[in-house]
Amino acid sequence: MREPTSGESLLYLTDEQLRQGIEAMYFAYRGFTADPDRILATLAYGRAHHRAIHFIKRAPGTTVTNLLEILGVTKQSLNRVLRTLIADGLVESRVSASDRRERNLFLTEAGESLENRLSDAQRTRMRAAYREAGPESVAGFRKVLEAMMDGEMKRRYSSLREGGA
Amino acid sequence: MREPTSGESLLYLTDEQLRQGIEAMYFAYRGFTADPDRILATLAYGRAHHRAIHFIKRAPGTTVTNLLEILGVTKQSLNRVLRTLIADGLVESRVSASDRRERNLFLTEAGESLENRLSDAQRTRMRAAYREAGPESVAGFRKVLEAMMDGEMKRRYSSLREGGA
DNA sequence: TTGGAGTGTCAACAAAGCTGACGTATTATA
DNA sequence: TATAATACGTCAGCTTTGTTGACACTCCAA
Repeated sequence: MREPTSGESLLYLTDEQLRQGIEAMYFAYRGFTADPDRILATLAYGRAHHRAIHFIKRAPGTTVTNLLEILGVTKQSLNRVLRTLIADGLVESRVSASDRRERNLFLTEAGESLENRLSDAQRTRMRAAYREAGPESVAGFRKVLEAMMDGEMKRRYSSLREGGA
Repeated sequence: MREPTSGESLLYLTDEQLRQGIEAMYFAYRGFTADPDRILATLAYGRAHHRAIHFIKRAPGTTVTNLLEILGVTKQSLNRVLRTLIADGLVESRVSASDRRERNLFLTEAGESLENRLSDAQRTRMRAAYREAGPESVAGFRKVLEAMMDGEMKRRYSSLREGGA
């Protein structure tokens, strides 16, 4: 039915195989968020709070604008989340020393503690998945994920790893 | 710094590596949904419509209850989406012959056509990612994704492949 | 004929995204 | 120094997609 042409001969990709990849991505992402979601639900927080906490942990002292760019949401949307996190004492917003218009964001001790609970849950699942899939699968997993990102996302993803290391 | 113990010697999994996997999953999922989202936005539809269309395509004649289970949302939530799709002539709801309480859902020609546009976009990205990552990465990608699913999700995922083949 | 399953609908609400507009510091620039 | 631009916060209002709860209808089976 399909004859591999010379250019694509390395990979037979039927529509059905691609469709399975799409569905795997969908169901896996639900698993990926399930554990933190359960924790967040008990605290009246949502995924938006988790994302903010995650990236503040990742890049302590980040500015609001920077976080906005990473998350790709509007200022108003992020602000609503940030406001509750600051009010609840999980995030601290300090006026920047170099430019007093900017705010540097940090996790408080309570914020670190929640971040730990959330990322522990997520890491545990990720670790289990890696174990189950085997070491030779992990590199492939990461490669495909990186290739699936938009150019802009890939830039943000990479910049976190350079700046955050 | 780390000494592999006998039990985990196959895989060195630092928290940092796991964290990178988590972020890769987050950014990749955004890429994964970006193309259909753009198409849907021009039609005043959202991801919920896409998911319904996708799984009706996948299992034509599926009942509402079955779809509910796959998607994991409430009846009311799905019904709202289904109602607009039926009103817009993309989905057809036929009373089941065997049990007249049930409705069997099908895509109309227009529905098939939109499904094609959406899954074409998604498959194109998936295919490109597979190519870029290389054939040896694809199997690993799929293995990790499957291992990341919840038990229930994995069941649904598998049942689609048995029933849908 | 009666109970329960499958389905659909109404109402009300919440989370989290969006746009637009405006205010206020603060910094940069002409 | 006056003006423009930047960073941030907030108000108001809208959308999508999820949630509960209540209720009605059809139809199958006991």
